[in-house]
Amino acid sequence: MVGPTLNKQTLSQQVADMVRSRILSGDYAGGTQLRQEHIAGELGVSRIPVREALHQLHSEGFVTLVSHKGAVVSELSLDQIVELYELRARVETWLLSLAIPHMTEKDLERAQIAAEKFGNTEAGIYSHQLNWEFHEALYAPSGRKVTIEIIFGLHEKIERYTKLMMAIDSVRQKESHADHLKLIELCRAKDTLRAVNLLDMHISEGGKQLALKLEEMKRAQALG
Amino acid sequence: MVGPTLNKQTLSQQVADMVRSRILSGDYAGGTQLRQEHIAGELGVSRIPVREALHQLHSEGFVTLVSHKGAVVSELSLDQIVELYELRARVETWLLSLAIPHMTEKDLERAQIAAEKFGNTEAGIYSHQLNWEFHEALYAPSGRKVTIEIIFGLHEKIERYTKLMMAIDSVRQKESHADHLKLIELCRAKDTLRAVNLLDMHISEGGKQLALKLEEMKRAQALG
DNA sequence: AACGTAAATATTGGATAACATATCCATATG
DNA sequence: CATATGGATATGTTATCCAATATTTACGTT
Repeated sequence: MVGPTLNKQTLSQQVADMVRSRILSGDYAGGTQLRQEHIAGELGVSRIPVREALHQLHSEGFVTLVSHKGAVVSELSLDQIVELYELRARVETWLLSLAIPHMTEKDLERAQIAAEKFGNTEAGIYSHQLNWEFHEALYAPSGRKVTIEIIFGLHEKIERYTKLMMAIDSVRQKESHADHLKLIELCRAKDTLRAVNLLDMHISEGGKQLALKLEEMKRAQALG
Repeated sequence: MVGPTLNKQTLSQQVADMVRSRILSGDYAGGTQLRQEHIAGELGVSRIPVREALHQLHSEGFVTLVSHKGAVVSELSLDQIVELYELRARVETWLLSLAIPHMTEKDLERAQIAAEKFGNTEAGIYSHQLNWEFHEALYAPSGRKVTIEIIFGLHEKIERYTKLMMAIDSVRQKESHADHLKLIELCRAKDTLRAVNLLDMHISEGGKQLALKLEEMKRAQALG
């Protein structure tokens, strides 16, 4: 037995969660071959739930499957990352503009709490969980649950790369926090125009910085 | 990550394709229980590729899995369908506005061919394939491959319901075709503003009509 | 006859063993 | 040097078995 079994999830689900979290944390880097038997042995399960988990992760976009070759951790190209950020900016600004008219003080408090927790984490330790909690709190009043779920998927896909950037550039984290606080104020003032503009900048700037950092790393790697 | 995988198809994938197409065609209606052994027997395969296929379809959102109860064909609520149409309108109009400046005559011809094939199908036989080919041709010059792939996913989720509507209301199909032809002309004229407006109407109207029809059917069913 | 409960049955989740098949890689052959 | 050939490795699939859980059936009580 591999630890506390405090859930009713199926093994497949648990294996999928484990592997996904390792991918998101960067523990399994892009390009890593995932061997069924290895994972199965490590977790003390048979190949079957592992296979089902890998299929799951495949359709979530985290691994690519090639028949008789197996699963490899997906890697997003710079272009794809930039594209995802652009899409995020488009859809999330829309969600925010829909949400602001319906925002209550309770919604804003929820966002405030998430923002504070996010800001209080140590430099260099970026919590995607808290960042998402903040953004989700802002969008939830729009009532667009399906759309928010899709956006969550985009956040997850980008997560590893953001984490990478934050580890290098701890200033971004503080800027991000400042943006969050400003956003809450603008939402409270029902200043949709400025709020949307700030959010657009917030996301776009994140994407731009990430692209720069990744290009830098790629060049450094090519030279080294 | 998102793109089509051109593997040699494994059995699991073939089973997934088969079940998915039956769901999309409405052959397996929402709420239908999918029995592993039944499908396996029907296709002459063992349960394992069927199970993997069902997991695959689960993460694509076409079935819901409950442990020890199995797979049930998912059903979208009216609200969810409306939301997906709104999201489509938002993102697709954006894609179109990005695409128009880069459109070549070749792109327009591709759209034209798809539109003609779409218009030439018999009334009542709505081809989602051709409809998608047309829309994809319009968006492709934007170069936003990931986004287009995501939009394709939305089209697929809605597909069964659209099909239902078209079977009832064959007029919609002709209106749709007329919109397509007009869209091509506006794109050729690089009239981004009018093209985007028309596309917005085109998608929104589709969503509105679908919502009406589905509500009608629900009421009829409640009375019957 | 209606109802609640317990046993029987069916179905899924998972493990294991076995075999088929595809890929990779090193080595021998021309 | 190019190639093909064979073994090692890993995946894809089947068959069979068992455990856990749902569903249904049967039964006894009221």
